[in-house]
Amino acid sequence: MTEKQKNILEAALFLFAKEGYASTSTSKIAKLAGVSEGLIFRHFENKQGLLDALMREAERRLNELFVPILLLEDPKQIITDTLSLPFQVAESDYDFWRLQYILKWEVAYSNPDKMKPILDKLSAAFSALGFAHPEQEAFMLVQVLDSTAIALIRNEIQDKAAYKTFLLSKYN
Amino acid sequence: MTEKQKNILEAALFLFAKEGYASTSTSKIAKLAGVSEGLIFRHFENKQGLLDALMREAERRLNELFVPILLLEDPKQIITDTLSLPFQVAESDYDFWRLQYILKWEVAYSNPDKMKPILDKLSAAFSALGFAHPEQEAFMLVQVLDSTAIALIRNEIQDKAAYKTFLLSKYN
Amino acid sequence: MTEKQKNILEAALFLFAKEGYASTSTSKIAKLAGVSEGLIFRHFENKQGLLDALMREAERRLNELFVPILLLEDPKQIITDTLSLPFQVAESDYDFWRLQYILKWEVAYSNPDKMKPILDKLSAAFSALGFAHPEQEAFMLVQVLDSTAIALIRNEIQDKAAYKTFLLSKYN
Amino acid sequence: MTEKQKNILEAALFLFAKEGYASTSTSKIAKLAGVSEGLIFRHFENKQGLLDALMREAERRLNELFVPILLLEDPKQIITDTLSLPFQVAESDYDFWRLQYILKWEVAYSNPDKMKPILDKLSAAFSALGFAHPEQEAFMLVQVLDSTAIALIRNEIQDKAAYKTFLLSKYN
DNA sequence: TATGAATGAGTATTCATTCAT
DNA sequence: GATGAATGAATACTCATTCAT
Repeated sequence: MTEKQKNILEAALFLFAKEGYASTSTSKIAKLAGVSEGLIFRHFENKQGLLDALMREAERRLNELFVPILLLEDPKQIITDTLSLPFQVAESDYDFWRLQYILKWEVAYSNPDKMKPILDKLSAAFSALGFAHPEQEAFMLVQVLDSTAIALIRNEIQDKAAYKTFLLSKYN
Repeated sequence: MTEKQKNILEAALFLFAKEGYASTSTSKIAKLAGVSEGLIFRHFENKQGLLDALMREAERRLNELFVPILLLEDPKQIITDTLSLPFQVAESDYDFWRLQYILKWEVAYSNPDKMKPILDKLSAAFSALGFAHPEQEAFMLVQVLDSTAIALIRNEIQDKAAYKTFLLSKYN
Repeated sequence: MTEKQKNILEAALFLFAKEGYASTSTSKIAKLAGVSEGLIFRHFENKQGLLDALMREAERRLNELFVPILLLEDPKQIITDTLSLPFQVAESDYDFWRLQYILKWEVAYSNPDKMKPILDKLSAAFSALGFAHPEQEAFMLVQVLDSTAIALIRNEIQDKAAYKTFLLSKYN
Repeated sequence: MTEKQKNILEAALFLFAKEGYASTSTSKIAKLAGVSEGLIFRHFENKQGLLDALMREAERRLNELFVPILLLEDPKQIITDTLSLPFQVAESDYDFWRLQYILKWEVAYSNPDKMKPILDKLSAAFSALGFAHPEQEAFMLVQVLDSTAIALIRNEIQDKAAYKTFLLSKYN
């Protein structure tokens, strides 16, 4: 991956995350990346190809976040670590995750079973803890997880630490 | 409001909700509505004006949903009625609400204080019930409300009734 | 001629004179005249029809200016009266004359023999005064006449009286 | 400057000069130039940008005509050379100069002080020759200059040589 | 690898005009 | 006589993509 390829991806991420995929033109990306427009197509074939590259990276990062949890055994630990996830994301990565949520609504890319492994793990955990409806508990927790991540990314939570403590205490 | 005006609004709602605002061209709207493209601009001035008309209607409907809750006095009732809201929405209105969530990500239109009144009402309710962190409880409930609505709209919940029961039982 | 017809003509004159024929839309005219756009077409058939009406009026007014000169007999008088013409035009009529010059360049309407009668009259006058090249003298005087009118209309002459005196003295 | 860029400028000049700026569509220009419409915008950014390019060239050419006169010292020479200017313009350049006069009436582009240097030079010349009203003489001569140029461009003068001789003899 | 010229289809919007009422 | 709804063609401009160099 050359320097210019990286520049293109970075510019694309920034613009897609800020204005959405459809509203970002390849010419804007080229300008911001400081390369000719043609180069984008040589390296990524398509505007869609650019997005694909970004999404492969996203899947990689998502796994990176999930794997440690999938290896845990203590049910309580599983739950608290999951809930803590959104608070671990660096602010410098917000653009990156923002893009994932944008794409949930820009159709083509909605991928519901990205969360499947963590959902199963949580179900098992709730089950082990004797909850009556472990699947629904797991589903709801993932919902909370998601909406917390969104709120963080959009800076809708002032006191992050306090809200984290609150969330964790709720699940005890 | 003529028949054709209604057709335009309907077509716009359908397409904006399905493909997003930016990705929907006025020509597609005109074709679907069965009118000339020019008519859109004569009636709504702008593509944005079309969206505005849709959003005014949305605000009206949102109020319609909220007002009964804002009039309640029993704290428990406030909470359960709020949680029940997403389940009251008719499937025929899904497009309509879907658009609201789409626009949260199409930048120009994010309007964070639409939820302010209900948030305050919930805070007061949790406070009355003796909760330690009423604001955070209210915030989280609204998050659950939102993500439940989204899951419903996207048909990610199979057994709606069961999940509703589950949610309500959680908040008792 | 109804009130509304007059309003339309007035608005059209004002806008054509200010922004040109091509750049003035019938909708702008209708708005300024305070009538529906359809009415313009009922009364004048065409955008072109509107212009035609204005041009018929212009020809009438031009004749009104020329006739007294065409009736003169004293050669010197003919010349000085001709040269004085532009200074007789009321400032409130500038829009009107401005339009004539605009249309000289907006093609379709260039009409070189509008000036024919006055040109002939001047030729005869210069001839009577013993000038060597009466036709060329006449042509040049009409040129001066025209460019003076233009300069007046465009407010490029500060001291009108002084310039008039100067011009008349030149031709003695 | 590529071949196609030149074609575009040529086509634009021809059409602007013939039908005016507002009445000439970019699609007509593209068709005449034998290029895609988009190319116009890639090279000149705007329709206005296209005109600007043409006007920069015009200013260059105007200077080229004026500079030799501004360097003269003999007052009589200054006057006769100025009067001769319109007769020096090649017929192949008529479109070019025609455009300048068209734009005097297409509002946005009227630029009164293009003539300032030559006006000053003429004033000085008339002053040196002992004329009573040198500024007014200069102004009038520029008017004659302008209207002669216009008449030439519009082919309203049959015998150009004769009219030139006539004009020069008038100013002796 | 990288550029910059070039394109064809598309975009929001405007326009002159028609027509039912 | 007058309106306002409606249209089809045009307008300036943008876009993703191709290609020769």
